[in-house]
This record gives sequence, C-alpha cells and structure tokens, in this order.
Amino acid sequence: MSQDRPRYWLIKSEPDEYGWDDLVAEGEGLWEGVRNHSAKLNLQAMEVGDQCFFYHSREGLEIVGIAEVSVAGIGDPTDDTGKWAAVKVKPLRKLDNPVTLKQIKAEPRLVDCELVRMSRLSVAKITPEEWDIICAMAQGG
DNA sequence: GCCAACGTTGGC
DNA sequence: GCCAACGTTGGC
Repeated sequence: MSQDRPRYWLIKSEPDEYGWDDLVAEGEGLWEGVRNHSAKLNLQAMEVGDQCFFYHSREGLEIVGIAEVSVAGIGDPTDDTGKWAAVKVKPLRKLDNPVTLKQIKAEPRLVDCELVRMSRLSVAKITPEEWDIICAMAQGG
C-alpha cells in the first residue's frame, strides 16, 4: 500500500557493550558483528534513511531511541569471509519515554512483532503499524 | 537428508 | 545465575 514511508527496524545492543549513549557520543555507529542469517537478511534489506528503534537488551530491556541508517549494504569489516553484512546508523532522537519490553508484550497489537516472536533476533523488522503504536507509547507518558 | 547434541543468546 | 529458545554442527 503506502510505500512512501521508510522501512522500520529494531536493532538490539547490550548497553554494557554499546548503548545509546555510545552511539550519540560517536555520532555514527557501525552495526557489525551480526552472525545470524535472519538478522543478516534484515541488515541487507536496509536502505539509507530507514529508521531503527534502538533497543537495550540484557540490561534495560527497553527501546531508548531512534536511529537512522546512514550507510547501507556494506560488508562486515570484522568478518574475513565477506559473507556477513553491516550498516552504519546515526542517532536521530531519544524517546521521551523509553518503551519497555513489558509494555510491548502487554500491547495486544504487538504480540506478533518480530521482537516478541523471535526474542533472540538482534535485527528485527518492524511494520509501519507497529512503529506507530510504539511511537505513541513513547509519547504517552 | 534427518536428527541429536551442543553452543549462544536473551529474558527472567 | 538460571533456564528456555533458537541456530548450527556433526554423525549416521
């Protein structure tokens, strides 16, 4: 239907290793180290301008901000075989109110989202509908 | 090509 | 720190 919207994703990171604040401090972050085929396919489908929820896993368990894909379709420099993908992202804005995994699981319209269905996927797809719901929750208070 | 064993990830 | 879910590997 409406193809005039960017694609939406959710990228996970452990704040201990590389959190939202680290991304903001750097200005632009290389998203590499993904070694899962489903996640790789998502990475390869990303285009410049796509928007990503930035999710803190293990610690925090919440979406803390929105990042934008600044460079797409690059190979993972930490990989010698050349078969893994990476992208670069820039911080766009921090959420007014972080949206926790608990909130997401409590929202009936979000129980089917990739984040909930495949909890171990580090790069998940978000539909425009899911994006809008989560954005509303982030503004909700 | 199938299935069991193992390792890793992530929520609790 | 523990356990469940998923992916990958290796034997047959």
